[in-house]
Amino acid sequence: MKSTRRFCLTEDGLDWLSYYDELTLDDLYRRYPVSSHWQRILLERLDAVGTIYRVASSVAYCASPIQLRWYRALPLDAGITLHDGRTIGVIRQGATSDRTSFAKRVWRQEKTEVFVPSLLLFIVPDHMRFQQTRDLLTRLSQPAVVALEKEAVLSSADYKAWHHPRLSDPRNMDSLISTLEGLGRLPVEPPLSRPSLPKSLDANDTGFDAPDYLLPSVLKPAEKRVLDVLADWPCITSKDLTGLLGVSSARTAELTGSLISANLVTRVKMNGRNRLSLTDWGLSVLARRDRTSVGMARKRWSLFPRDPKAPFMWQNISGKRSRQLARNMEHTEAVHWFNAYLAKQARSLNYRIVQFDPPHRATRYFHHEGKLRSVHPDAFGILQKEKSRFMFFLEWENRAVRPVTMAARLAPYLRYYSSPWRPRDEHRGLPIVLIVFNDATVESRFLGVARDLMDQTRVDVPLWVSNSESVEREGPMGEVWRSPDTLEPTTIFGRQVHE
DNA sequence: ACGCAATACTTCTTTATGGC
DNA sequence: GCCATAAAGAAGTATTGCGT
Repeated sequence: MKSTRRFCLTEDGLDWLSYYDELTLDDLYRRYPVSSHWQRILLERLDAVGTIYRVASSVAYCASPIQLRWYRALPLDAGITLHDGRTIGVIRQGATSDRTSFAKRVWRQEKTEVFVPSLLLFIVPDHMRFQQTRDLLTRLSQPAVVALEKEAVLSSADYKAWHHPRLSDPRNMDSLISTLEGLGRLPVEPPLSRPSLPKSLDANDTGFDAPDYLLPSVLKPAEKRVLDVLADWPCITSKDLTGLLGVSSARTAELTGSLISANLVTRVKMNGRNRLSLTDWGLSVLARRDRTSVGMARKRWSLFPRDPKAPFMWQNISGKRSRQLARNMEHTEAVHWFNAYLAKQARSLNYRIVQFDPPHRATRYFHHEGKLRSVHPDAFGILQKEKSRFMFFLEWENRAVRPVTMAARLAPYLRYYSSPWRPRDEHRGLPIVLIVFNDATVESRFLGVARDLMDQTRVDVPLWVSNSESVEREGPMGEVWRSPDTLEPTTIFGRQVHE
């Protein structure tokens, strides 16, 4: 990640343009996205805009000249018209967008039957959503391909970043464009009813006191990374944040310090420790970037008190999901601690952290015997070392003490792993299930229960169990894991290897 | 106008230090 | 132990100047 210098027309530039093209100001509004409103929207979405410019430039490399058009409120983010009239639509899924709202956006695009471009490009933030979107596209009637954002921005025209839902090999932009058929059509948004000249941007506006819509250009890449991590793991301690980021604690303090002074991040005290979370303001900055609902983000994650006069405690947190996290603070904290520890240890052993998903993204839905079922792990993660990949669900268990509760905990996983293709298909590989107990004796008892259940149901769950004491001593990558088959603690790494 | 190398400048990071 | 800040170095990018 790096920050990039970007260019904008000044008022004089626009003036000159209208003079040069012999256009009236009205014509100008109709042809170019020039108004203070448009300008604001593009600046708020600057990170998405940057990605799409890169993709557009790789298109231009194969088929220049091109025309690029941004959309304000349509499902498409942008539309590209090639010199011969063929059309490409671009949709980017942001890191904070959830599955349902994105599926809805895709569905809305499919409904606009008149405006079907020759090709749709989908850009997604991580591997899980890559799989989900790919599945979604097999049901889509329009020709479409999908790429990871990281790979899409590599943008050289011969990098094979684009995956067709039905073809296994990725393709590069060049071959995509050469096989495009039909002109297709891009939608047109109604012009703004009250256009106005964009404001000139003040080149000195580089501090946090700059206007809101300039924040995406003021924030440094490292600061944005902190915002993204905090969006995933609210109420995290500065120490665990340091572990997840993989930087020194001094660096974390510096980054969070500046974000706090910008009022994007707040420090709250819960369970006797200082914790960091996004403010309502920080939530809305990310929501605007990703074109998701600001109101929804606040309803879920806001820390704003329901009753401003009452003291700060979990009952008084207005965001529903934040409230749940705060209510089970000890559990939440344990999961943060495990992930931070794992991240740290993985890095020291030269593993790359591909992704760590918080509970709301670790959830998997599936059909089992005609019913919609789900597993709700506390985290999902992918680590990688060279070509070998390692995937896991994490369950932190401090309550399941009785055999009945233990069986109830395991039941969803027995269902999930009962059809052999399901997890494989969803992850392109088989994730394992890690369960950590607070108490070593409970751990041993659980292994017995699990063995019996797996024998009864004849379902083989790739289960590895440990206890918090051992993990604390040796670390998550140490020899601390036991399965119903191997009672001697072992390390799980190097075991779950996949292409 | 283009390509290349040198230089200037950013950004990120770590270590050290001191206050609470 | 936690947090803030300073200093200083590493890595990378942008800009300039030069030759063709």
